[in-house]
Amino acid sequence: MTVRTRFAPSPTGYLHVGGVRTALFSWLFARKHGGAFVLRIEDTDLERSTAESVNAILEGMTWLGLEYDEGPFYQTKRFDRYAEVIDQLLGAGLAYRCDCSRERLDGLREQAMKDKTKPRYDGHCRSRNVPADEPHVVRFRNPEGGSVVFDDLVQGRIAISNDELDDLIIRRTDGSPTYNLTVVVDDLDMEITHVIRGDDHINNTPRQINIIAAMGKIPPRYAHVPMILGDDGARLSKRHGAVSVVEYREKGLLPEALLNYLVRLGWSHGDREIFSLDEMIELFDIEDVNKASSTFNTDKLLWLNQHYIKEDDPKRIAHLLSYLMGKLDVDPAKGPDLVDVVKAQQERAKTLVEMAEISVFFYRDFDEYDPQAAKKHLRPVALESLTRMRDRLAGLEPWTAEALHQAVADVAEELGLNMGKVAQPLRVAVVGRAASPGIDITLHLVGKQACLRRVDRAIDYVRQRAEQQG
RNA sequence: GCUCCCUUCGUCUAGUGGUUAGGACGCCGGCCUCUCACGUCGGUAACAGGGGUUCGAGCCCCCUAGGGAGCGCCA
Repeated sequence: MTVRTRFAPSPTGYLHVGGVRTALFSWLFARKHGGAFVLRIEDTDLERSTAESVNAILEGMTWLGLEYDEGPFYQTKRFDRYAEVIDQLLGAGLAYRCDCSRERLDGLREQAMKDKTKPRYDGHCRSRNVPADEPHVVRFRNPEGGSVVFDDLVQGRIAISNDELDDLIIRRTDGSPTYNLTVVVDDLDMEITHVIRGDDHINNTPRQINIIAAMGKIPPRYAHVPMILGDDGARLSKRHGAVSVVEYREKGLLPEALLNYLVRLGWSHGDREIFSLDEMIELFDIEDVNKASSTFNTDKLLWLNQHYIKEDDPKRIAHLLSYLMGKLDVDPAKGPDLVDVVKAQQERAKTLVEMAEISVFFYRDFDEYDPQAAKKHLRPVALESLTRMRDRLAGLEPWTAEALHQAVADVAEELGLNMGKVAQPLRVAVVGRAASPGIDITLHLVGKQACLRRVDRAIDYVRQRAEQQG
């Protein structure tokens, strides 16, 4: 039997990291076993499903490279099929019509809570034969007595007594099918062999298994993976604050970093931290996933992102970076080759956005000095070295990193200073801040004209400051 | 309230009866160094609590506490 897994999000919000990890696990499991990965959009909640959410999901999956072999299938396009199954169940007496009012149901719930028991439907309409031409819902006739047992690939054996389950609604008054019915029908029809989903579905599973049994079918294997908690400890789920994957892209995260981070949440392979997609496919196993939920930690994600930025091909980084530079009103075509800039900054940024921000000065004169940097380095004592550097740079030919390094070293020696005493004022003059790549590379990439212009500006600044101080 | 699930450094985790409880992120310190960063070396820090079982428990059992989920004409 070939493995078939699926990811079945409901388009009622954006795609968050919890969903992505579930998708990743499903995808990895399918890939590992040479099976198929199916994408299914569970949009039966007409009120809350939106086209934007569908787009966000598809976009997120594409960005991450989690390619699906089949789909996306939309449940709203399968209503006929669900109706067919419900009618069959109805015909076989495995489901029944119910016209209990919401008020009655609410009363039942209230009373149950008051009695300190679990709220359950009382089966009022089980044998009432509610006529089909009057408003009604359809309920599944859950087996009485006994219990449902299943061996979860992550959680182990789980057993729930049928007495805990009630007759759930499978068709609403408006005729639309409900979640527990559609999931079951789809997983069966799409021949899903392994259902990998969040552990918030554990409690639904026995109901679904009962429906499957009523349909005379064999249930798939289940793997309920724990949820992810947010940085603040609050849980990440569709119903609570969670960060969209699209936001991570906009923050300059690399998909491989996010995926690597996510796969290590609840899963590990010895002491290993770095996994390429191929390595994940080779080493991942759903049975190695932990049962406990884990907390999302942005610092570690950022560390991984920096790792991948460092390791990646500068050309690819440059390609991604150019878009971000554009958002900062910089045209990377006018100035140093962006690939060279990337090579210079590759070890200095945790995100692509950060890299863009610290690279703007290569293309455009900065507005103001960083106050701290100016205060510390653009002082009267620096005047001598700045003017000497200015003269030196003006006559420098060719404008290479090697020659620039030599020029700085020469000035330092002439003045009997160490490199830092010369390089730092110069750096602040050219960069506007006290941090940048090596001074030689920095000067080289900024270019002769801009360097001279900025050094002149710094000399003026220091003179003015000296005058003000009297 | 009821049912189900979970519990090793702050965080992610290794660990499957005998370990100085290991690694990673973060944090702190050293080195490298023109700054920042990278790299590198070292340090900080954990078995939720209580009972058992056993010659011996992080590992097995029970209880308590804490956390999560479900209990919808949501998915």
